[in-house]
Amino acid sequence: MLTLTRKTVYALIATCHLANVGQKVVCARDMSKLYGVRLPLLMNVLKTLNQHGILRSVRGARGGYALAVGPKQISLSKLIEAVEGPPRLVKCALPQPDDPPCKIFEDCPVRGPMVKVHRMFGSFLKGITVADVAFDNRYSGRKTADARKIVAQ
Amino acid sequence: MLTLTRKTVYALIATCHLANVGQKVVCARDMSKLYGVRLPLLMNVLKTLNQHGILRSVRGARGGYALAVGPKQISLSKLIEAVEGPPRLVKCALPQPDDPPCKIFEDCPVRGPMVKVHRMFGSFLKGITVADVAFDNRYSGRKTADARKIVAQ
DNA sequence: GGAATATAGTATCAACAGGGTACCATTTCA
DNA sequence: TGAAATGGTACCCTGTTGATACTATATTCC
Repeated sequence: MLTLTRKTVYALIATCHLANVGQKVVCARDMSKLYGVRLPLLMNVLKTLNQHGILRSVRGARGGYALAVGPKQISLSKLIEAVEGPPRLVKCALPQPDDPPCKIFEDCPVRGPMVKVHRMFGSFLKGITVADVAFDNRYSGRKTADARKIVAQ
Repeated sequence: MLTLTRKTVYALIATCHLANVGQKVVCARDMSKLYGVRLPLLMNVLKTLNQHGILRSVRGARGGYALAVGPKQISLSKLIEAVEGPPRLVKCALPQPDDPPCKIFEDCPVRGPMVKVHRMFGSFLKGITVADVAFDNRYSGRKTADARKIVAQ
């Protein structure tokens, strides 16, 4: 559908929250309650982000997650790659071992130009960072404001 | 998966072919043979493009399809919209009557900025035309947008 | 040390979009 | 009238995504 999956949206919500709280460690349960997203699914996403080095985890009681790198270093492209696999506007632009071969690969009349479009799309996604989404000052949501208060106190 | 469907690729192949043959009417069977794509699926795509006014059809023997408008007037966005439905980077950017309501719509901390990203993505898709892909020379030098401007605009 | 908390890893199931096929009606040319 | 070609629709199969469940492991606090 050419749409970001819900997992990617959850990944954005989590990383943006963690960007707002600085280096504080936040557990999955708190973020789940704060934003009304289901805990098990959020946990799956957080695990994945940890595996990809986007978050760092602290195990045990009082544990949780924090950003592993600065929010400006986390592009939308990286987030998508961690959760959904690398973005590919056309599959033939980045063939992967387990997807069935394209039958018209060599003779495809649009592959060349579409690979260029794919690269432009990739640059587009690389140019958007968690910092851009998290610190958009035009956003008027209450939850983020609450989160900032929590940090401030 | 954030990937164009095969139907959209077929739509691109067909429209690019028709762009190259001018106003000549070409039947589905010929394009199917020429590019090695399955006839029934290609026919479904051509029917859809005709319904959306992108192609014009000529029925009966010796019939077929031709572009309804110039290739510069057919953007990638229009093609996708015809075949897959309107591109929506996030569903909440363009809610449709038959998709289930987002439970965190009002409180979503990333909806605002992501809708802006969605709009920029839309502009990106509107900026690429069948002429660009068919004649592969017009867009390759374009600069990629700096995404920070998207959220900051 | 033990209970409580929280992540790590994996496996499984259900829902949905996309891929693909089939059928019949309609139109036009020869 | 027959062949060629599109018009429209309905259907099923498969792969991706969404969602849940379970056990193991690590850490804090009493």
